[in-house]
Amino acid sequence: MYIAIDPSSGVPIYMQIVSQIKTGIAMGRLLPEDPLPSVRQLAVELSVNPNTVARAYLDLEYEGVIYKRQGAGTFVSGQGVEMSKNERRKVLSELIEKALVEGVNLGLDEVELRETFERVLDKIISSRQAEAVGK
Amino acid sequence: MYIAIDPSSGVPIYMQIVSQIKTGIAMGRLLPEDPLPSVRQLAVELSVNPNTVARAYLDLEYEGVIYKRQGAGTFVSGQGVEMSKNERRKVLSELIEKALVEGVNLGLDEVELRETFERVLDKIISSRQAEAVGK
DNA sequence: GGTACTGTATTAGTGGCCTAGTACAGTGAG
DNA sequence: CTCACTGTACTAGGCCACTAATACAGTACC
Repeated sequence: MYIAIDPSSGVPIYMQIVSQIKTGIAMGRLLPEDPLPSVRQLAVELSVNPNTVARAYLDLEYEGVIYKRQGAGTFVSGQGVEMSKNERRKVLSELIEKALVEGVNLGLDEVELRETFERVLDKIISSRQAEAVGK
Repeated sequence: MYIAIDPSSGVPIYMQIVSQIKTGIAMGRLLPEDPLPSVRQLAVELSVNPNTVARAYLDLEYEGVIYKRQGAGTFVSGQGVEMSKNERRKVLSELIEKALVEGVNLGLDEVELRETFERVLDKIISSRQAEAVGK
């Protein structure tokens, strides 16, 4: 699990860590029960304070996608996220609406919106399948 | 064009204004050449400093969705956005990927992702059509 | 039990985002 | 030309997000 940080991007470091780990999980590169690098180890790799990594892990734990065990380490949780189906759909809806509103304002039409969606979805699905058979 | 601000939401006021105007345009509630409320007028309505509204309008102008004329006012621009098709698709792809990564981490499956997408897309499309015939 | 690893807590400082006050400048109608 | 409206520039301050230093606490394994 390689993580690349761009300190000059304006996006907070801990958020970059969060989103890359989330992407790794969604793509199937990180599977349930896989260990994440320790707070210190990743901190050294990224030349960052351990607390910054801990902050990222805290967010991820709060969202239920990882769990921690003192002394042992941090791991990807299998199907965490304690939310009702409706809540999940609402969260997803809002993110998709944000994307589509942006797309429409960019002048893209219905066909292009659909195409883009399918392309991204396929990328995720096929990545997950590839990782699943690889292990 | 009613705009509702929640000062305690944590989201900066100017961003709330930006996203609501973007949504209004995408939904077809605001059509090209429609005037936006003046900086001062909207500032009074929202009990906010005129500069805060101006900050929002600055962002929107930078993105090309509105244009301003000194002394005259601010208007919705018809199909602004000077970007190549590829750039637009890239912006959209990143937003959709973000949404889908979130969806997958929430434990939603491919069918649910598709359903949610279609529902949101239909909402936008039908809203635009309704507004178009209404005017 | 000690050693070396995990994550955690506390504190603090810097930077910059966000908002506001206030004064300036352009435009259009009468 | 003047008035009343537009948006703009400049300044400044408060608040908090973000990161870091450093010390503490739990776990595993020899």
